[in-house]
Amino acid sequence: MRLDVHNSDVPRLCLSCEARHRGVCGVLEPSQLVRLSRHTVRHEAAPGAELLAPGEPVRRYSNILAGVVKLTMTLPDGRQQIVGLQFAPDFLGRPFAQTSEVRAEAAGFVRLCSFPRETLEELMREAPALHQRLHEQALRELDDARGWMLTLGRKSASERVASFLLLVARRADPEEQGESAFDIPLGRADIADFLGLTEETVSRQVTSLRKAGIISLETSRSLVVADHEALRNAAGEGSQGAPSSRRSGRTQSRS
Amino acid sequence: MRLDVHNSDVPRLCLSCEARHRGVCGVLEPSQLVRLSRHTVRHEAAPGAELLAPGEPVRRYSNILAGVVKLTMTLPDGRQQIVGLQFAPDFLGRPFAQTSEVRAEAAGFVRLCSFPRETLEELMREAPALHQRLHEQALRELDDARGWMLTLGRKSASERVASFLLLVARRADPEEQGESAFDIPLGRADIADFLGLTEETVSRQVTSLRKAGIISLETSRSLVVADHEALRNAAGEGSQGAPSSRRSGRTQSRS
DNA sequence: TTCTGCAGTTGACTCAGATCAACCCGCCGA
DNA sequence: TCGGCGGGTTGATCTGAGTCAACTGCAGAA
Repeated sequence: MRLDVHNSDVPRLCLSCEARHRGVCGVLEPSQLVRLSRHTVRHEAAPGAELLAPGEPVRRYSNILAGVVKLTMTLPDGRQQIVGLQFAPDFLGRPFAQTSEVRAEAAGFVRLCSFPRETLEELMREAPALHQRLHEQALRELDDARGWMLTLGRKSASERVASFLLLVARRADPEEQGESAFDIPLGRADIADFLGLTEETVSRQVTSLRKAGIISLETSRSLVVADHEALRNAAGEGSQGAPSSRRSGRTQSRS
Repeated sequence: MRLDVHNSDVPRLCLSCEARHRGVCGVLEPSQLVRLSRHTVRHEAAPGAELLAPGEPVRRYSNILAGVVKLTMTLPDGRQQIVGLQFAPDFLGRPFAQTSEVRAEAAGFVRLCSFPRETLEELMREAPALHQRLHEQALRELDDARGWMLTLGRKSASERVASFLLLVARRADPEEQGESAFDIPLGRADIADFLGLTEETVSRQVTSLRKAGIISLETSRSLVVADHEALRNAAGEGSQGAPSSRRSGRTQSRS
């Protein structure tokens, strides 16, 4: 997989990492930026590298510059669930906590810009805009997590897979108009860990979406959405009542 | 269900709502408290009352003084999932968003203290301590939501039910030592909506935990944990490897 | 070029949990 | 006192997705 830094021609917002949007640097005053930059380290991580260990003290926060990071939780007996995905300009870390409850792992190659815990907390105290930006990201992640709770608790296997593909497509093309090929940032096993399914089931559902003409695949990692409307319906988010059979979650009318 | 305000003999922190701990009032200066109180309204909600509608503009924020609030999400075809539960001194609302993605509904009788959006946002700008408290609650809710993603994605029905009962027991008795009866704040149907199961399955699993001697029930709403250790194991959080059969989430070793 | 290994796919079979249906029981109102 | 109702339990049956296993195809090493 190739590393690609998005919009590298954008004005540099952070002296050492060029982070923008949701990254922490974009909202700082020039003088604060300089201070932050002094403690900043850029580095890369290979696929599978552990960026944050569960239970370990959190020493550094990071901006993700390129690549995708998986957040996972694991049961004592080894069953694993991906509880979040973080993309390009996201902030990585857990403010106000001594340790992280989740494990963060690079999916594919990842480029990071990281700085010591103390520096960021100091800046957070001084710069309300930074504090607010991090608060907003936390709330956005909370909304996402709750959306996935709905998916995990109530959707069928094919709806889950469609929902995931929709996530990938929307991230690359929020308008949902384009027909270009999107790169799927996870392998089948990781998709399964994200959706609470098995690798085999994911594979079967992808195949059936392909046979239904809703998507097509150039390679197993590259997705082309042929029919956005149909994909949205397949994800259980369509406007018309879905044909799902499962009862789950009372459909009955309410007082 | 009886309304009980916890610790009503605690020093009043908010002139009109006595909120404490995680509530918004506890961290304000006296002068700010007075200002907030001027716009504050106390009210009660009956079981099933809608406190926050999905898609509707958010006009008021609230402190929960007593009772339990369900946060739910619903698919277009009616399948429903509870994506969060909020208890006594929690804050209810979604800062920085025009509309809420979730529906908030009273489970049982709820007592609230609420104030206009503008007032709170104004105070948040002035009082970093308040801002930080809300940020911390958001992060705590995020951790909770991710924990439930693991439960929904990877645990079996009996583990889910045990996990839920553990949640109830821990909330009333964080030490996990007592043997008193805990009030289960939800009916079977709501528990099912929380755990991504059906009412019947919840009922069966409760019965089987009872037959195994791990819990006992005085009424269907009152729980006595007979063996905390066993309950933790049944929830899949035990120290020894659980006897679960389901493969899901690669148990295989990793590089 | 062949060998090896990994990622993904496909098939046959099984089983946990959904579905459908009957039933129990405490409560409230007539 | 009765009847209806809502919440909860139990039983019989069905099915979607997990399990186990074989197989494909590609990519890198020998």
